[in-house]
Amino acid sequence: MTPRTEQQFEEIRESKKRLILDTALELFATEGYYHTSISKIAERAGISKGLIYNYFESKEEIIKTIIHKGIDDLFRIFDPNKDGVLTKDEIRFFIEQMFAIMHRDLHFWKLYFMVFMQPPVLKLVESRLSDLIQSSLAMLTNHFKSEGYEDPRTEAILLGALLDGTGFHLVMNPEDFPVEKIKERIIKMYC
Amino acid sequence: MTPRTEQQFEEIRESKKRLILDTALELFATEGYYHTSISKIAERAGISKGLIYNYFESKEEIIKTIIHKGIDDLFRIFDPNKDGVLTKDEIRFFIEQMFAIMHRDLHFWKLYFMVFMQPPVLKLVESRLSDLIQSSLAMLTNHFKSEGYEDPRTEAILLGALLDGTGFHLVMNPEDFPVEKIKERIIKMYC
Amino acid sequence: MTPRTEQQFEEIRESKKRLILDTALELFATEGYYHTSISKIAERAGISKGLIYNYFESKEEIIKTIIHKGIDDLFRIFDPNKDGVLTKDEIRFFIEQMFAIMHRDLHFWKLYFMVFMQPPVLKLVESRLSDLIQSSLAMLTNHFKSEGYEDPRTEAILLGALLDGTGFHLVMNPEDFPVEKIKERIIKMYC
Amino acid sequence: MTPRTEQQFEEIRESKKRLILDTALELFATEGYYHTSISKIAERAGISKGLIYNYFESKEEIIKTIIHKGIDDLFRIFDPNKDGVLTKDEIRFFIEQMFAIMHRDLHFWKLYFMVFMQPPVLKLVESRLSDLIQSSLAMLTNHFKSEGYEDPRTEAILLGALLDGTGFHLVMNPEDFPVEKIKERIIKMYC
DNA sequence: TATGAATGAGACTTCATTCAT
DNA sequence: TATGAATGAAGTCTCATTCAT
Repeated sequence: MTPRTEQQFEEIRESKKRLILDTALELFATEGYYHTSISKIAERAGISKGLIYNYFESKEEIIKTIIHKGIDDLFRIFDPNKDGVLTKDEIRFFIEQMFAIMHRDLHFWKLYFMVFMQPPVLKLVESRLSDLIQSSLAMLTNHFKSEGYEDPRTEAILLGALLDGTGFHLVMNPEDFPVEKIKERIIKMYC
Repeated sequence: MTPRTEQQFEEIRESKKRLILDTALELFATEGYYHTSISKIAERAGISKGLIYNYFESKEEIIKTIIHKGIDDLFRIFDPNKDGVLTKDEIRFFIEQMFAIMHRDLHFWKLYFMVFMQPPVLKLVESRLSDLIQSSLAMLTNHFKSEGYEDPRTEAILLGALLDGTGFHLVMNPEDFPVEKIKERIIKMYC
Repeated sequence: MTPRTEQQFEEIRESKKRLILDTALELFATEGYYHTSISKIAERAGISKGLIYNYFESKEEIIKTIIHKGIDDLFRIFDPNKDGVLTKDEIRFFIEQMFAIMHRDLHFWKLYFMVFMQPPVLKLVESRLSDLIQSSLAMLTNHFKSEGYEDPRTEAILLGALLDGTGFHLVMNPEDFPVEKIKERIIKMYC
Repeated sequence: MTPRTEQQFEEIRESKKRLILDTALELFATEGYYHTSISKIAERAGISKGLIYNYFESKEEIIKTIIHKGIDDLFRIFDPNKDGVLTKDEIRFFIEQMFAIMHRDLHFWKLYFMVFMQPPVLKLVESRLSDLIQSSLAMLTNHFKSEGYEDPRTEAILLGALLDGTGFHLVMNPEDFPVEKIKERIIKMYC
């Protein structure tokens, strides 16, 4: 007879929100953003269409939330010391983490690459993505500069491209991609 | 007013088809596939909606045609001798061509990456793309084997990833991407 | 903590009901009936959506209650003697009261006119409104008859229209409407 | 085999547009704006839902078009000489026209009053309505000034209110409203 | 009494595709 | 060949109302 407590509501909200985000991520990654309707998300999550709008204002807000959360997680592992400089050990750690995360969250990474390739979706998260890219590029450049590379910026861009390229292939074809070998090969190149 | 000859008709058909494909490519690349309606293509091309269906059975067929044509072009430059083996000179040529083409046909390349990231679209061209990838991978592997690399397949995959990664960045941000420097850097790595 | 008495409960009920009705009236009048959701009423009133359904069966019942209460109030001022006849003094009083009430309860009057103009809403309160109109028309007709007017019914209708028309304008544009002047002008016409 | 001519298309478009506007007007007036769905309009007009969007961008645009057309018509009869001044004869003509038009286009007039009473709808046509009101008020004020009235503006507002009030009653209850008598009574008052 | 999560019907709108001309 | 009116399925979103707590 007494209503649920504030905390109970909070728990319900948190878990439902997670459920929706997880379901949406899976569907977006496997079927595509536009091909995934709100109805399908609801059905897969075992809830009603309307409930989704109780938690998110729009379909766009769902993908935005997913991407933003993912980017925030990335920032967290990038530069463990938060000093903006990567030591040789940290760059190895960085590369290893990158592969570990990609392997663990394949769905997210598929979505991550997806976003770049869909102009209307990209617009939604552009600024935050841009931050991520600029910041990681700057860190890599600093690293190569301190390592005495001749053209540190080009080197940083190259490594960035290499990581994105391998990520891209990994995500597209996870069964056949020789993650370990490629990882070792890259580490050997840079450490 | 003599009636048009068979050949004149054929020429009209060809040029209209080109017009539609070019317009569609531009719009797909800049606005996204799903965000580009048949109406918009027609309007931009200065023709009627109906006419498009005179030349293509569906929207899917349009993107399919664009991608297939592009892939065919690629096959043509891959292995000039058609002998399935890349010499050191040919690999340099290959890399240079790659960048030249990308730079020239940015729209197509944007679409190329797009396709991978949209499952329903990917399905349309999957087999042909797969051919392209397998074939180029095989060629690079052969090359590295003949060059005496320890693990030629991994090396081939790495180069493939590197080229896709740089392509990806180039396409996303063509103004700021240091094409020449990156190209030289890659050629130095492999030749 | 003695349990609340029956009467205290009743008081709470009454004041909550008032709160809901007042909030709803304000929103209906300023934003429109259809544009005002139950959620908005609850939020503005600082209570929960569910509670509203504890006091009213439906959104329709809310507007019905508001209008019916308003009409009952009107009946009360119409014919102070309850004798069904208006003297010249009473008609002046009637007109003055009309303007005073309108000016005081602008929101209600906006809603009053609104109701007429929204068929599905009108249906809800039609019969009670009809009573009000018939009864006031009859009273005015009686008055004009006893004043010796040639065509008392037409005169009554005209005065009714005039009052509704001024009410309408007043409600639409309360800042610029010269209430006093118009009131004097009408009283001069009829007294 | 040849496509329709430009003119044929134009005719189709004109007549379909009329059909949609007429159907919408009737439904809006009898059932209310919000209670009339696009589906209902389409069904009543015997066309598909989608076609309506071929002619109007939104439901709002439909009502906007109806009201704007109506207002433009009104402007046309207001001041036949276009000199901005109403003579005694013209004011009689004006009043007579007003009733004639109202009687003829009851649906439009119902919608006209409706608009004022639905804030979200009013916003759509506010400025044009405001023009109409200001301009007719100015004209009436001029008239009463030239007739030597003591307070011409108040008199103009009063006549305006009277006409709106009678219009309102007429529209609400066309069967029982004694149009002719009321009209004569008003004309006698002012001419 | 009081809460707000949950539902589901139904609204508006878009757009690939068809078809009469 | 060429046009654009017409269709209808499907998508996003809103909101009155219910219900477990």
